[in-house]
Amino acid sequence: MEDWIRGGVPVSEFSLRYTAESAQPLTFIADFGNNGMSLSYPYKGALVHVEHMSKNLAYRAVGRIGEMELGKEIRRRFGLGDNLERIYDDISTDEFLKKSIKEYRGMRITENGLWETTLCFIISQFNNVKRIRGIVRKLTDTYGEQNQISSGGKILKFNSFPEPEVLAQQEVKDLMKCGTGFRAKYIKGAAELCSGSFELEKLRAKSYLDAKEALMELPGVGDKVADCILLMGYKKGEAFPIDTWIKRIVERVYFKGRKQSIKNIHSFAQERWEKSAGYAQQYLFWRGRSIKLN
DNA sequence: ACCCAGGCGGGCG
DNA sequence: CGCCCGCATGGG
Repeated sequence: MEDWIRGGVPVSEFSLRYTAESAQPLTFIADFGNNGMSLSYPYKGALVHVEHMSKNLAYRAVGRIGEMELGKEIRRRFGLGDNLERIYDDISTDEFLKKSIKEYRGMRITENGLWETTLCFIISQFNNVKRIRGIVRKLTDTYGEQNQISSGGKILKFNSFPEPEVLAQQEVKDLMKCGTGFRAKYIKGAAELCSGSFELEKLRAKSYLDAKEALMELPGVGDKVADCILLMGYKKGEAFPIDTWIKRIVERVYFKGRKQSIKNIHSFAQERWEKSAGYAQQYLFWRGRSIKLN
């Protein structure tokens, strides 16, 4: 019989809805509640639930987690330590971004587990959000550690995120049964490395560029996926993931529609937004998608 | 029936 | 380097 651990943090400049809906690893993992104002997700051996009520983010958890750790997890996961005022100042470089900030105010970049982030973004390539979520869920249901916790007279069941050690042992054809498609071999390869010689944790100490170079040694991790992992796993602010949308948006908004190389766009972003480039990317992306630039 | 989805790896000139 | 192609899968 276990009780929920409960807590709350005062929040300002925070929108759980925009943060959770912005296709970050959290989004792929979580179950959503009422209208994006609450969600639950597995964190290691615990089940975490959060609910956003105006100026307060209420949270609770059951399972293998302590009160201190839970508080830290919430602050880190939802980017509550980010100074949004300063970041908005950094990225208010033009009307396009100013309007995006106005529209998506409170959207924060989450900080997720390193393996979790790596796996989610390997799956994300040449894929859509709905399917990514489905695949992550199937992998979790099939290969994640099963937890059963009795609380308040009923039994709560949930699976932890699948560990690389477990995924590394599966046959590619079995991984494909979860809908992973051609990415199955990448998943197995990355899982083998990350459960062995390749230490994701050790990259935290490296610079953005050095860590990026290392991550791209993993199968299925190229320039874009590496930047996603660096931004939403390692929380390297200068990471600027360039997908087809961002490429198009940057070309239209800042280069009069002229085609630019990926390399060019990276140096443009670095020069213009520096350590806030990742935030600029998120706000460019969501406004760019919503207004469908001609 | 077709078309596409927040790319990557491999092969080519 | 830069370019081009194939790639599993399922929803619109």
